[in-house]
Amino acid sequence: MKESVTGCSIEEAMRLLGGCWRLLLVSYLVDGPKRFNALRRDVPHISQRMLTLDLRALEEAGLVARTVYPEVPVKVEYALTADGQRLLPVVAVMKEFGLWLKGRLE
Amino acid sequence: MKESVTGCSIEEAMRLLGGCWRLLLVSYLVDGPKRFNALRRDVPHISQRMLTLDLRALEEAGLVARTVYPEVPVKVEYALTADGQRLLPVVAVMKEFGLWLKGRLE
DNA sequence: CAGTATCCCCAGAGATACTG
DNA sequence: CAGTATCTCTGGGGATACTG
Repeated sequence: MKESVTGCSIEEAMRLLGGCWRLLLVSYLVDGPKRFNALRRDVPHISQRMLTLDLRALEEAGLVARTVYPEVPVKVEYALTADGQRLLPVVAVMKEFGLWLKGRLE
Repeated sequence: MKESVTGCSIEEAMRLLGGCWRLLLVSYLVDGPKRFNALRRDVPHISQRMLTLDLRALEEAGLVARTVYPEVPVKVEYALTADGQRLLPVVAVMKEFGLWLKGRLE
């Protein structure tokens, strides 16, 4: 899918959350701010490049805030914004569905 | 993302629902069975190929049932299975989020 | 009507190396 | 530590034409 033409709301949402990583990243931010490398550890199979790009996208959408602490070495924290909290139901529902999916395999 | 290694539930769910179209297709099936070309009309920008592939994937996952009526010309209906009903909360939540996303632009 | 079958292409993503 | 910068490649997906 290239770009929205219909303007359908699900389409919009899926465009932003499409790609497997973004919702996953958000799910790791629900318990509070995390640093870049902490997220890398949480999601070991994401490439550094994708982690950066996905975080930037979420930031641009106003769902995640990026805070730089000018220490040495630099410290950067990512946190859900108030708007980002709106993703919590999405994360919850998706996690529940995923659990069911997995449980069904046995 | 190629394949799941973590087995994280959100990852599983997003692998199945990833790609913008699948949840969208499901959302058009909530009101009852639909025929192939009806879905094409609902989602005008999906290619025929992708529509087929996505429906097959949902079918293989047991979320959508495909029924062929051997009339002439053939009639094929797609419907949510009992398992597929588990997607309803996902669809609902995603639609709500999408609506909020769109509303925020003004 | 409801699909296959092909061909083709490019953007999305991995790997690696470098830097403020 | 938290990123850029490149370079590369592949497979997801579009367009088109054909068929039971």
